[in-house]
Amino acid sequence: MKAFFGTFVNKVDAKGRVSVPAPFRAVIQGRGLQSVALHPSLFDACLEGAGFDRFENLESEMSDSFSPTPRNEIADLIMAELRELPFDGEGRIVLPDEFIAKSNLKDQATFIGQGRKFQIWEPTALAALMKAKLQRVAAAVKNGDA
Amino acid sequence: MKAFFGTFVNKVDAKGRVSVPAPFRAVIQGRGLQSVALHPSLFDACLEGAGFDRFENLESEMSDSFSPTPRNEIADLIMAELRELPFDGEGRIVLPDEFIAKSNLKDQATFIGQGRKFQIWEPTALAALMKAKLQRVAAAVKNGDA
DNA sequence: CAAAATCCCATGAGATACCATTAAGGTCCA
DNA sequence: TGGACCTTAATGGTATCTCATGGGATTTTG
Repeated sequence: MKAFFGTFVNKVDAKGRVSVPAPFRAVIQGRGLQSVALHPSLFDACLEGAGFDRFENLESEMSDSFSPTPRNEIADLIMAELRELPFDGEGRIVLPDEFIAKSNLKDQATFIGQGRKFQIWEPTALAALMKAKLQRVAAAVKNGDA
Repeated sequence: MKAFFGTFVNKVDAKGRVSVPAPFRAVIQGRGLQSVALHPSLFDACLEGAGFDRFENLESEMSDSFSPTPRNEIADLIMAELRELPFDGEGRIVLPDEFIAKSNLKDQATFIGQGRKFQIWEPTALAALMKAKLQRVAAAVKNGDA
């Protein structure tokens, strides 16, 4: 199955619209889907997306019984914030205001492929994260840990 | 089958009317239904709803859930308080006074999707719950439990 | 008949669809 | 090899429609 990979920076306009990078769109539309399933990351200041099919098994993970027994709280949290965002005629999606706020997006958004999913970051925030990640790797190599 | 997901805040007017979020309505009407089946949660200060079909074989729905009390007693309690609330021409339902009281609703209601069902909360109460849930998940991840 | 429940219509804001323009890359051909 | 041309992607703006909401009219019911 085709995967999400590569990094792309696109504009976020005043209406909250962003073009989904064409290669990512191809992955999703290649599965016959016309929308992106998106939710704020539980742990980072970014958004996570994929085709909706990626989230369909979430339903079975849900604390869906009639009892108060907690099941999968991660599934609960994701399901609560999950949104299905359809492509417009030009391959854009409209980001909900809360999503823009949670990920600190301004007028640009960086899409970064991660295999089965992708993330959307405020460009400078992602740059800082990548830099730190690279330094950790470099240090590990220097110490012979890798 | 389409699921309930996402979070939406709508107004409760003086007559006790609330608009059911359009995506939730679509799920229910997509099954050919024209009403919401709703009941107060047995365990939380909120209401739980779905299409009426979810409650038609209540006992079998609970078959895979552990609960401290016999299944049929839970079913009895839910059935006793279950109401079928039809959509008006604009997609609203009228919340019974007891339901509003039990869930502490004021002039706003938060709908939160949970897969096969959804819940209706007083906004600040739900916010507190979600915050606690996120903290538990974050702690679990930090400890490597997940 | 009075109170409450239901239906109906109006409206503004927000969401969606539609069209127009620019930018970038690639191809074909002389 | 240097363009002329074509295609796709991204972007900007405008028109249109849907949703959520409020208020009133009308019907039902006790």
